[in-house]
Amino acid sequence: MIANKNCIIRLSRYKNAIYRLRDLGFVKVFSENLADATGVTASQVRKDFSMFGITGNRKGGYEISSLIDRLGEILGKNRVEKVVIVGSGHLASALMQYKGFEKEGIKIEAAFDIDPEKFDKNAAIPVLPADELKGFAAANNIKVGILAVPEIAAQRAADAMFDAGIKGIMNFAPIRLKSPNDCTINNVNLEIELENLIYFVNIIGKKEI
Amino acid sequence: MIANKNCIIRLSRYKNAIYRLRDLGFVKVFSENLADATGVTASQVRKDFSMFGITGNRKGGYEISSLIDRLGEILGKNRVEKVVIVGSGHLASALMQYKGFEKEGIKIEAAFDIDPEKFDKNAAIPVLPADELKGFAAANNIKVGILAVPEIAAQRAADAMFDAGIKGIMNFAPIRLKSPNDCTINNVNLEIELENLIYFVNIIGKKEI
DNA sequence: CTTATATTGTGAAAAATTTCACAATAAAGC
DNA sequence: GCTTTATTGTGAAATTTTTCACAATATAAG
Repeated sequence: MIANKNCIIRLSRYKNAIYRLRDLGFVKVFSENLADATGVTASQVRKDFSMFGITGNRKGGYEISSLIDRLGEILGKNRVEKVVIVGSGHLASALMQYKGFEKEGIKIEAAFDIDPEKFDKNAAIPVLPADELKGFAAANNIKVGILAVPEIAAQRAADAMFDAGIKGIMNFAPIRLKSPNDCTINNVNLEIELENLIYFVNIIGKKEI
Repeated sequence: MIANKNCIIRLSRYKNAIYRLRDLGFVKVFSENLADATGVTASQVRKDFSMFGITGNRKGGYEISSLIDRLGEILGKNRVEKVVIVGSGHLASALMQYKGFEKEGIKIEAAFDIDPEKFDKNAAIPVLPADELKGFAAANNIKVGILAVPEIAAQRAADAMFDAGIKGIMNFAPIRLKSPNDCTINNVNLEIELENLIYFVNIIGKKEI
């Protein structure tokens, strides 16, 4: 599909908003509602839907249940997606405890570390030796991993992940990873986000980032 | 300044890359180097610099030390920026332990919670009762806060932050906060980022997000 | 059944962002 | 000090993204 990243992110946001509206008992939703809930224009919502052939009902808006199905299909979330975490520091633990992923059908299957002190085969999410990653990923068909190790160890850990057949990394280390051509990297850089926020606060004025 | 969000984020990335180059002993850097390090084009680097009147040396590239100063000025990081965290769950703890912020001159001064079990006035980063936020923010001139509470509590907590004079919120709750006109919200939504990554992995092909 | 009304769906226009391309020029070499 | 070479700085072009505007049409009302 020829949709850009921002469009995909917006689809996720629409989906989240739609869940909330559904929980409030809504059955239909209009492009205007989704616009209000997510902070974009109504045309943007319709255009985004149009890009993926999502159609509503001229006059009747969009039916929530079928919209959720359709968005789930597009975003690939109609089955549980299994992921691993590499690293088991504070951030990794926080992510393991985080309930938000499950709600989206994302299951963290295991964490991997090099520090034997951290190993715990019997935890709800087991913490395993890093050298077991490849076997584990193969056995469980893992394609996506979260990289939460210190900057200094990040590239090596990423290389091990690629070697284990992982095709997508959510990278929390503040460096640009060198990666094979068929792999996708999503960089999450909290310092940069916060620095960015501070910038906009200092130059004053409302802004949504 | 009429620079957009992406431009500011890129400036932060350039700065990070420049720090690394400096640590390797570099004294000068070319737009081409920064392009390689951050994954953009060299023209983009020059254009971004040009927007902020950052000038180099035709032929000699950019001098690293003055570039760092200038970027620091622009990004407002030549003094320590004090921030607070609202919430003290797993994510908040991970952020409190995180060393990356300090490196950028960002100091987390305190966390706030409503659960008395969490209070700890004597910790390195004290955890204080939520109702002390307003006084604390006023006394310490806090303008930026990190919001890391469950979705259900997020809007109320945000309102308390606005009331305390906070003008910028880094929001980890997966909802769109209603906010006053002079406040900036930076939404960090980890589920959406991960879902997004999964999307791109499933449709195959290299992509940097 | 006809009319009025509300909302979608989308091509076209506008705006924003990125890339191109090249003149300007500083440094190095001769 | 003249020439060559490498790199910046930036207007203009190209591309991408967003918004506009309105025809199409489903529903509701009369």
